[in-house]
Amino acid sequence: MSDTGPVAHSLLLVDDEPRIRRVLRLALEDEGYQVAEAANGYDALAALRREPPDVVLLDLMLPDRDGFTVCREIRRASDVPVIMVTARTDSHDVVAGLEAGADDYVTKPLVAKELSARIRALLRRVEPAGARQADLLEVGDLRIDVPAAEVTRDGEVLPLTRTEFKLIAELANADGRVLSREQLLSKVWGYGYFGDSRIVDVHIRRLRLKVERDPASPKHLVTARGLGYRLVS
Amino acid sequence: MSDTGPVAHSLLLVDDEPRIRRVLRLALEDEGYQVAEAANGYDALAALRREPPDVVLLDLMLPDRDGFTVCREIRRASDVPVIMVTARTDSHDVVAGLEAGADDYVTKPLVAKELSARIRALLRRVEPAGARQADLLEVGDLRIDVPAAEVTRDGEVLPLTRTEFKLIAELANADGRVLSREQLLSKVWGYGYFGDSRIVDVHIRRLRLKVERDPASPKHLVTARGLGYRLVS
DNA sequence: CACGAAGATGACGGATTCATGACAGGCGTA
DNA sequence: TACGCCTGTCATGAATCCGTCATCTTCGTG
Repeated sequence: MSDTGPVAHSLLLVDDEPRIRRVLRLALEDEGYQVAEAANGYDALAALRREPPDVVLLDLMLPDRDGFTVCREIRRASDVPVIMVTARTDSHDVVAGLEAGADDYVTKPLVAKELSARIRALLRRVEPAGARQADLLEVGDLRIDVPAAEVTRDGEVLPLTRTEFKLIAELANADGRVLSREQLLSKVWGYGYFGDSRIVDVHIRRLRLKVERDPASPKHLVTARGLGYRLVS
Repeated sequence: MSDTGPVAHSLLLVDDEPRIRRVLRLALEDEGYQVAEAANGYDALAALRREPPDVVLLDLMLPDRDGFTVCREIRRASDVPVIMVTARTDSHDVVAGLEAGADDYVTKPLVAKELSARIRALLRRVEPAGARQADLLEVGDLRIDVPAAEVTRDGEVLPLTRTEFKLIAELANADGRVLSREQLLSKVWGYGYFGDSRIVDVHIRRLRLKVERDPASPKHLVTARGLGYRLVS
């Protein structure tokens, strides 16, 4: 996804009024953002899954679902920063929006400079966490080179597929913590994957065959029964 | 949030007007926060060093320095979340405040519920990063690594099951206090559990077999007859 | 000391949970 | 188009985990 990611941050703009989308898009592109659009909650969730943005700008009044619901649905599988953008100034709505999982709540009519500043403030806070993804992870005798999408053991390159690589990279990035199947699904397979969570098992198996010296008794890719998997040095 | 959770979140309230401080303090304490106060920028920085809060609420108009400057000075030494709280509604000030390093900017007159919601939203975003390391409990010769779901004794991993792990983690988290069977049932097995509370006994037994050097005379998992169990160092 | 209550212990069967191998569709490439 | 590789799904079997019960032991009290 963000392999050779562009320098510009990407936004997903969710609003049903084309006119407002157009105004906002122009203003935000002026501020140097790369803007994608969605006209309703359904499209928003689809777009989120297809191409995760750095920030979501979410209008409260959408044709299909209301923004609170959409926000909660986003939160069910993703930590992406969300800013509610709406005409409803009632304090009660602000609280409801933030409780639904939004990071910020701004009211129309809005000043582009202010919105941009709030986006920057949010990114500043989130970025270190997202950027914690190191370029080179070392786990035991494994070296995981994220930019090169390559795993080596004893200088020998292991022929991992793309999914396998993402999986082991996420586990390595978790730094020994247990990741549940659901967490792995959302991180590796992306937001909104509704298939059987047993895929994780299967790919763990395939990884073990390539990564473990004795796949029958894994030393690195350890299963935490009832919880998930973790990567051990 | 768990009731037995750590301590309440602490706020540092920076405002020169005692009347406003008083109103805010009461409202925020009502929301369950622990509130410290500072009347000017100098005191604020001192308080920050002395006892770092979880969030700083910073008024823009201060007697010694203006809030923008104070905010920048805070940022030079700390990543603590800052919310600007001020009467100045001008969009230009909002941008300046956020550019100075603030995470959010709310204007007076303010609604306590909304401020509280914004604080929660900010904490939600910041917390995971800061709390990442505090999840290691040590009890005697036992090390309980919560994120890794692992208990070690003398560097040796004890093969606990999920339920056993949750159980000992809860007991360790209670810090030596006795937990009743009912408390343990609700914490480990979840609230709507209606089975026999004797499961606790059985799992304590299984834990002792794995954790105690002499399971017949437990040194760590001690029973408090008629009350429950507790974990002793 | 005797008694009752509370806890400890050992065993068992059902229910989860995971590992494994096989298979078919999809996608890109030769 | 044919081929190979990757991927998601499924069925099966094994491991083991968990809740319950019956019985034994220990503790506190009168």
